[in-house]
Amino acid sequence: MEKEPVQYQLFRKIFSAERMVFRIGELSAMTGVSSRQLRYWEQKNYIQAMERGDEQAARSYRFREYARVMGIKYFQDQGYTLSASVKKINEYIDMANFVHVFVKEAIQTIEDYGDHIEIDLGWFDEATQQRLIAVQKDGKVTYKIIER
DNA sequence: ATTCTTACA
DNA sequence: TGTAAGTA
Repeated sequence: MEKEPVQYQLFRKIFSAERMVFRIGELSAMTGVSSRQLRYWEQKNYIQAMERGDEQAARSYRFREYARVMGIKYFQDQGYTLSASVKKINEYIDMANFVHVFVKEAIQTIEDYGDHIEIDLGWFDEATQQRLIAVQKDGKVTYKIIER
């Protein structure tokens, strides 16, 4: 990451999920959930469309809503009721958000050495003399401590 | 062409 | 929930 800051920013600019916005017809086709259901779920506050200036304006949905709708539909297909499905997906989303914050906070730097990748996970000791490094090689992750 | 709200099945 | 109607 540190070695290629420009390319990393470019990557985020191109693949930002926030740039993916769909209208109700698209979201319906993507998820298999009817537009009627989508509007009903919104009325129930189970999902949220982007803010609409005009109440008559067409709804727009962000990527996160696509993920949420897919999740609700998954549990509904599993036999859960709509409200139960929403509770289920909320648990998953809460956990996903927690993991996201955790990983973002835990990872300091990532260095690619070609044959393996080293991830700096920060100070290992209270005296801040040892650094914990995660090493990923051939799909396996091991750890090592570096003195400094 | 697509979406919106309302209303009825 | 699906669908029809009349709009925007």
